[in-house]
Amino acid sequence: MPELPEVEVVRRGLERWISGRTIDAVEVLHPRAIRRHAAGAADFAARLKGLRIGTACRRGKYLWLPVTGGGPAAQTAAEGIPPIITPSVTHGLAILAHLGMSGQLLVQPQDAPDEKHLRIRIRFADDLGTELRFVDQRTFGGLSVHDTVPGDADHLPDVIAHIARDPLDPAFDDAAFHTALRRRRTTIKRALLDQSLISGVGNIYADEALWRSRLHYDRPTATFTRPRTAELLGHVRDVMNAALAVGGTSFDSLYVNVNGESGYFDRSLDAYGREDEPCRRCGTPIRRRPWMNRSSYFCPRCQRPPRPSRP
DNA sequence: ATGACCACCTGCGAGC
DNA sequence: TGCTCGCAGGTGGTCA
Repeated sequence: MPELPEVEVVRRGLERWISGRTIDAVEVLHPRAIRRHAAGAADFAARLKGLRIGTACRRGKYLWLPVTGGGPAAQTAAEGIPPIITPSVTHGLAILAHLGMSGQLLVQPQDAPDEKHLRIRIRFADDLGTELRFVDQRTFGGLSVHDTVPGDADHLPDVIAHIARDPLDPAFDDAAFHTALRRRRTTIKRALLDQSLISGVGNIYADEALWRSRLHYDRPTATFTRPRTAELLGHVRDVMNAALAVGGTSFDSLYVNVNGESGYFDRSLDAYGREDEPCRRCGTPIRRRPWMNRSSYFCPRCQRPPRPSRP
């Protein structure tokens, strides 16, 4: 589930159904799903046993669950595997999750049949009768355990420290974003998809925000004025908030919340996936263009291509 | 150092 | 029916 609104829907589900619970057992059914966990599947499972899940957090498309505990009980559970991290009051551990293109985090009854692409199962030491499942058809996503950035209030995992804040983060710095955008020698859609500049924006919401802003995806970032950047950021936020309000975008059952339910924002898309359908502003057929091994959807009338700049 | 590409996977629908 | 092709919400390593 890819972009920020869909990931936020999942975060809220985790917060409601998983936070506060203590892990009892972890089962890794596909090694690729924990490939970002350097110490491997056995370590991943052993390390998590006995830990208590804290508040679910998100930055851009990354999710994480800070974990606490890991005292004597966890040491025993690890059966002699030396801890990577020395317990400390200034930093801790978190379970990091990325859904990639097709990942799902589902809260399922323990007796529900395994999904075809079930990759990781996490059982809890309580009698609520549900477990957390990571299901991922294409295995681009995965879970891993990391040390958190010392002193960070949100317990940010160290390996995603390079990910920029997302536009729904109150601490996102609009002025700094504009400056960074101007510095880049690239085009606007590439910049929107660069998670080290602004996180959480993917192919759908980039196209939607550009359509709302009447900007062509190939416009050089160097041409952006402060007001233009501000307007674009406003549209990015508006479209993401609108999507969030209806549970995110899903074209099929691949993009669901922790209870397996789809969002409705696909009905409100103005550009993405609307090739040959009339632009909702001017009626001109929306076009699709191959772009970076993917697609860009835009209105050829509302979103005029930039004049080719002289070399 | 920065920017551009493509490999990493599985499945589905269209066309032949 | 069944093959091949193109395409899918993302990221990171590698190349220039």
